[in-house]
Parts: sequence; structure tokens; C-alpha cells
Amino acid sequence: MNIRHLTFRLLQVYVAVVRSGTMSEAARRLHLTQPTVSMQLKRLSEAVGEPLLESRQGRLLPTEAGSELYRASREVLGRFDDFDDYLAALRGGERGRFSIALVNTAQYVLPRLLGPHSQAFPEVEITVHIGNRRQMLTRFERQEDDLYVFSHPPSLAHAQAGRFLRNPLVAVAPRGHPLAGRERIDMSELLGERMLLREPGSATRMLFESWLQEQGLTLGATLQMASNEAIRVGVASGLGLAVLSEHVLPAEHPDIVILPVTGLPIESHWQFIVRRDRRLSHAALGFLHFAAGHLDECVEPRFLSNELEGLLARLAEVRPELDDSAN
Amino acid sequence: MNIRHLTFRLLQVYVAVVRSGTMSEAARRLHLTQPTVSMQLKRLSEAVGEPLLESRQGRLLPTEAGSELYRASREVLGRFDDFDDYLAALRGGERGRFSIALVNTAQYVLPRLLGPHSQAFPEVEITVHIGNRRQMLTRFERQEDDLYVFSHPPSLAHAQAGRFLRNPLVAVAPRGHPLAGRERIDMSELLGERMLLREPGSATRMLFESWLQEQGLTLGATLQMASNEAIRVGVASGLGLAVLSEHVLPAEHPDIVILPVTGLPIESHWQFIVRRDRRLSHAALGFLHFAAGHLDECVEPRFLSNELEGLLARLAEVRPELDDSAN
DNA sequence: ATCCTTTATAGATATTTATCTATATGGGGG
DNA sequence: CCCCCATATAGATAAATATCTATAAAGGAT
Repeated sequence: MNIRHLTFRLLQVYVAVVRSGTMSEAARRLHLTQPTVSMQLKRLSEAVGEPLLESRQGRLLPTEAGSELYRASREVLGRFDDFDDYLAALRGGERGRFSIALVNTAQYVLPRLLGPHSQAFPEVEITVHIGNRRQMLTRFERQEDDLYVFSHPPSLAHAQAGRFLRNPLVAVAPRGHPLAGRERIDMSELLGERMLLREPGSATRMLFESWLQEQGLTLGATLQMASNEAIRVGVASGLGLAVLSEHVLPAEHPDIVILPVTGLPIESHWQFIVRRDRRLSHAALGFLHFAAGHLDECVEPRFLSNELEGLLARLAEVRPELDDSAN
Repeated sequence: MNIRHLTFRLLQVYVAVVRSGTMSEAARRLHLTQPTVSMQLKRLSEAVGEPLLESRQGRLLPTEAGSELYRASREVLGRFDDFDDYLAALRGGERGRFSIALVNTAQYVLPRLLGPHSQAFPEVEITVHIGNRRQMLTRFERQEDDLYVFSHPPSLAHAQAGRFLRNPLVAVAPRGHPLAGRERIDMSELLGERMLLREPGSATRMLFESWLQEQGLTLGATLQMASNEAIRVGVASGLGLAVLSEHVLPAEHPDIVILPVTGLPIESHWQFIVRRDRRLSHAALGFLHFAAGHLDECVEPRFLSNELEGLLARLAEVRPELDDSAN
């Protein structure tokens, strides 16, 4: 049997003929003319190298080889119908896989979105990468992930961004600190205190430092710690003060107070970043849609800042071009 | 996904590419040029409507959709490989189905061939039809079977024949009959006896009657019985004499004797008859081959008359033309 | 940066496919 | 014996397929 010139269409026609028992009838069902069907069948028969049908009292009945071909055809066509379903699920974002890279601080809120999404789409497999801003930038350059979360996007030449959450940086002190009761504090008053800082390369530190520079201030004593968690605990236990994302504080934080420093909080926003040059997986796109629609149910209202619809709209515009050129 | 323009060839190429991880390598293996493979892949990708492969550190790795397509392709190609095996078995006569129509008398010997054949090819399903000559002729006209066994073939315009077994008709009498001890008997001496005859339309009766006519003889009293079995028992129990196929007698037949009538036995031969206008199923052809090769092991040497090789040679000649025109 | 390998695109062509209309052929039922 | 339905063949054509060679572009490794 010569499999080379076997098309799925041919099998469809054949199945239709076996089902209806006559070529003319099959032709009508397939919206083809009878000679067309006749030819197709002849081709198929030649490809197989055996007669497939024989006329018995006006009906076309499959021969031995024909019956087996019919079985094979149905299985094969069925398999590709399944594949079609699979594709549909993939396209609907109900299935598939994507990876997302977060800067450290975002890990305090992203689970609020990822959790409900997994609930809604259990077939979608998500890989989360967490690290500081510098590490995330490297991943971004290497195009290792579908989605990225930054406060300040890297060059937008190759990417598009959409804000979704406020990320205010606040100054914190241990409960009982001398400044804790004050109604208004100037940053300069804090410079004498030891400040706990994240490592260079952290987004929080970067933001804080550039804000200080704007204010023309310089830090006194500092202590570097590699995680927000460590800093929070450090502050609570009197190691020093710090400026960090409000999201890092638990809902209840009896041992820590936020200082009403003039000029704070430093406002920043987390945003989803999507590379322009990498095709976004359906699953990732599905997640963005999910986030756009359910963000308000997943985070506290005061942090809401949902500009994802805009991002989705822009993505939808660019997509078609990519579709054709892609691989 | 547009299944219309999906060919098996395309899937083969795709599978080769996924396996080797590069298009160039796949092209070499398939004895194609690299641009060819590139184009094919592009077409496939368009048919599916999704990118299938992405380049990761120099290797082409399937995307989510690509992996599923790979799975589907392998299953589908595998299914058709199986179909190919099935066809091969069919062609080799190892599998399939055929039907054979026998005149009554032949049922005493045909099982000797059919049995061993079934032993050798258990996957071949055989339908046997048995009746008298007239019934078999009707089946033959209607092309209801693959093979027929006659002593005297019908018009050979639409058929080919090959002898395979002597079918001598002998005169029999009950043991102890007055003529039983004689060394030579003339047929005319038997005409006074009552003769047991098969029904009109039976081959045995037809042969016997035409022989009588040649000899210018006419029967006296007759008694008609519908089966060879009945006649044999009838003769044994003294109902009369008969002329019947030697094959009808069991190996040991203590209550019946064969009379040495001058001019007997009437020589005839059984032959396999194959219609020219109906394509012979592989299974039937396989049986003829089997018969040609194993006849001598299956029947007593004195009945042997194997001219099947000639039939097979003639069939092999005609076949090719049919092959093309056959549906 | 530069070279090598891999992939993609362009341009070309013979073949095949998919499909039609018109017509011939053939087998059963009255 | 003729008519009707089904099937097959012929002839035609636009589209697509399968392939090639030559060349450009892209991505990694040195």
C-alpha cells in the first residue's frame, strides 16, 4: 500500500461511501458530484492496491480489505477529531502550560491569582520562577518564560506591559519605636537609624534608592538582608527600620508599625510583561484574561489598579501578524 | 484545524523532524532537501493553525500542540502500518475469507483438503455450500462463491477449471448378491435389477444416464433417493443396486461389493472452477495453492490427478488485467 | 566579530489533486 | 425489451503539492 498519496479527505469520502452504501448518495451528502466520488474511490483503491468495494444487489459492500480500511479510517479520523478537541481546549486556555517569572516581592500576592486560576483550569500547568529583579531580567532577556511580573518593566522595545496592582513602599518600624506615635515624620529624621536593605539588584532597593536620590538624601548605617521576610522579622525585633512593600506585611502585624513619612508611600505598580517577539501560549493568555476578570475578587480593593484589558487589547492587535509568521 | 489537506506523508515528515530534532537531519534521513522539509512543516503548521515547533538551544522541540500532534501522528501512522500488515496477510492468503460450493458427492473428500488448510491458516474463514449439480449451477450463475467443485464444468466461457481428483463411478451391490462373485459382468445383466438413483439434477445421475445412452441401454425399475448416503444404505440393505462415486463408500464396506461391470468405472474428475469475471479472493487463491501443494498428502494416491498448477498458472496470467480494472 | 550550521525564502516546474460537466455503460425491475 | 438508477469514463481546469536549486537570514560557538 502506498501511504504517500493518502489524504484524510480521501478517507472521509471513503467512510461516507461505506456508510451510505452508494456513491451517489455519498456524493450528495458530501456536496460533491458522483463522478468525483467515483474517482476518489478509484484513487484510494489504487493507493491501497486492493479492490475495496463490491456491488452486491445494488449496494456497495466493502470487501475484506475494504472493511479493514473502513475500521482503520474511522479510528484515524476519530483520533484527529480528538486532536481537534485538544486544540480547541488549548486555544480556550483550558489546557496547556505556561511559565511566569516573579520578582520576589510579588510572591506575596500572586498566589491569590494563581490559586483561583488553577481551581478554574485544573488542566493548565503553571511553572513559577521567583528571584530578584536582576535575575528576572536575565530570564527575560533569554525569553525563558511566557509572563513576567515587574514593578518597572525593562525596555519596552520588545515587550508590552499592563499594570494590575499597586505596590506601595512604606517605611516600617518596630512597635514602640520612638517615632511610632508621631503624626508626621520627615525622612531626614530616619537617616540616623539603621536601615535594613535588600541586596543590590532587588527592585525594592532600587526604587527606594532612586527615591532617596530625588530627595537629595543619603542613608546612614545600613544592613543588607537577602529577603523581605528576613527584613520584616529584623524590623520587628528591633534590628532597624526599613522601607518595603506593603504586601510584605501580614494582614495582622502587631509588632510592626507603618511610619507616616512625608513623601511615602513610594507608589509603584506591578505589571505583567509579555514579550512581543515570543508567541504567547494560549494558556498564558488565558491566565491574563482570568486575571483581568477576577482580579477584584482576589485582592484587597485598596491595591486594585487593573489595566489588563488594555494590555489584552494590544496583544490581540499584534497577534494576527505573529500567527502567520510563527514557525 | 483543516483536515482536508492533511496527508500521511506530511505526518511522516513531521514525525521524522520531531525525532531527529532538526529539519536538516530529518531531510537527510528522508532523502529530501532541507527546504522541502521546511516547507512541508510550514504547510502542516498552517493546516493545524498552531505553531508546532520552537527552537530551544539549537534543537527543535515540539510545542504543546506539537507534542499532541506527534502523539496523534504516531498512532495514526501505526494504525496504517497495521493495516499494511493486514493487507500483506490477506495477500498471502493467510487471512481472509472465501466460500466454496460443492456438488454433494464431493463432500466426501473435500474435508480432507479443507481440514489441513484450516490447520495451516486458522485465520482464514471458509464457507462451504453443498447441493446437487443444478443448485451449484445456480450459485455459479449468480457468482455467489469464490470456488466451485464440479465434475463437469459449466460453459467455460466465463470460467477456468483445474482437475484435482479422479471420481470413478462404480456399480455396487449388497454383499451376497448373486452377481457379487462374478469375475466379469455385462451391464445388460444388471438391467433387470432395481436401480437406486439420485434425483434429476444430480451430477452422478447425469453421468450415469449419459453413459447408459452411449451404451444404448435403458434402465428397468428404478427408485429415486435424494442422497448418496441413502443410496449406499439402501444398497447395503438389499433395496437394489446403484452406480455411485467410489468416494461415497467408506474405507471399510463389509456389506457392499463393487461389481466388475465391463465399461465401468465411469471415469470423471472433480475440478475446481473459478469464474473469470470475478476477482478471486486472496484467501481462495491461497487455498488453491495449498491444494496444489498438499493434495498428495491428503488423498489416497489412486485418486490423485493434480492439474492445479496449470490452473494457477492460467490464473496468474489473467489476474494482472483484472487488478487494474477492478474497482 | 566571524564562521558554521540551521532555517527560511524565492523562484521554478512537473505532477497530482479535486472538482466540474457531459456522456457512456451496465444491471434490475416492470 | 426498455427504462431508470447507479457507476464509470472522458475531457477539462484551477489549485495544490512535492520537489528542486540558489540564496538569504538567523543563532550559536569560538
